[in-house]
Amino acid sequence: MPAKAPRDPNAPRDPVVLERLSDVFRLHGYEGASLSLLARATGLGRASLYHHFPGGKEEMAVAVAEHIARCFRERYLAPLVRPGAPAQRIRGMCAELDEFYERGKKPCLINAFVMGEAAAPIRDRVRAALNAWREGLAAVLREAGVSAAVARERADDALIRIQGALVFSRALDDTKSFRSLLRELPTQLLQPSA
Amino acid sequence: MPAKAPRDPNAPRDPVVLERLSDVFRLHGYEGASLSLLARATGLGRASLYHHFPGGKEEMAVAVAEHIARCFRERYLAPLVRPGAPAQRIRGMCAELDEFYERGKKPCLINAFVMGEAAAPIRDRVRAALNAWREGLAAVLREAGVSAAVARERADDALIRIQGALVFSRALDDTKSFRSLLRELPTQLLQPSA
DNA sequence: GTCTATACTAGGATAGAC
DNA sequence: GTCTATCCTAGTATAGAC
Repeated sequence: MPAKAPRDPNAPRDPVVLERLSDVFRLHGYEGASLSLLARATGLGRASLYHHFPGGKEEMAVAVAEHIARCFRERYLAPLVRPGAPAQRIRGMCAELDEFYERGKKPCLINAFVMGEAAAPIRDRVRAALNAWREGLAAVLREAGVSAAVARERADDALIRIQGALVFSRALDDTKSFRSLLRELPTQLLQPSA
Repeated sequence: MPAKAPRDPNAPRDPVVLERLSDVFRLHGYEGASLSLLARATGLGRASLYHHFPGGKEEMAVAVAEHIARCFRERYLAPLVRPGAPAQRIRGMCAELDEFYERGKKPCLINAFVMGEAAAPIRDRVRAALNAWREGLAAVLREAGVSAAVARERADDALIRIQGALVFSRALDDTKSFRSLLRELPTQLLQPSA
């Protein structure tokens, strides 16, 4: 159950707080992210958290989802539309991803919020962010001469592999697969069509 | 915190109960799987659950992890060592997977238990099961004439894609990517080396 | 804005009757 | 083996002082 009030949808928030909250949600999922963990991670008391997010945990999760969607746009999608050769831009995206996922050690918020009972507004934002990523990646591939259909397939395949490699790496407690994926992605995405 | 006693490691359990528990853990993760959910799913009262699993939630999770590992061996790995052409055997595995994941609608326990704070004994069993799967799949590929190194790479890539496609499908609420992955896997795994 | 204190619910776990 | 009842802790949420 929410808490008090409907919230200001696009209120500006402290990015540092959102990052800290994000880390907890990424690691524990929506249900596993307790207020104790969220408070400890931010250095705020429970009551202070409610001051910033009157809607409680759900509002925090929505804010985090929006923050991450913004990051996706500004950090992974931005390199994709910068000047330069497509291969170079895709390598730029991979470099950002490597940092964002801390070389495979940090889970993905998409995965975390897809587990369990995260509410509809949260899932909607996750889906929107993922779709934007798919589109952005497919667009560079088209620009590089890949046909629209193949571009879509390859973009999806790349994102699927990223998600999978993160799970795989965490399950085996070895980030090798994630790191080698990032290394090979640019070549695989731009290979001549079969 | 556990509960009462150290437990009988290989006590035989009711497979139906384990399946029901498994569904809850798969969907909600270790932390999100509350005793209420577990009790409702099995049709048992909380106290009855503790009768069967004196170690509480953790013991349930371990038992479920072992049960799933057994399923992996008997259902996905078994088709891989049956007589017949490797391509046919891999298709057999894919058919089993399609059913087990209900065409992409049901999440993977590996992913669920890698989230949050699942205890070491749980993670160990998940890792062991995943490694057995990797080995089994790589073995068929070698048998089909793929070099050992490439077989390992491809097997890992296949499992990464399966995990990723499950996340992707759930995030987009569309199982298309999972189903098409299963369709294409046999060909991709056995393609002539580049 | 943050803290202390508090209320209330849900979660985990047991005891004991049947 | 299952149920009812109970205990305690942790989780969510709020009020009110500073």
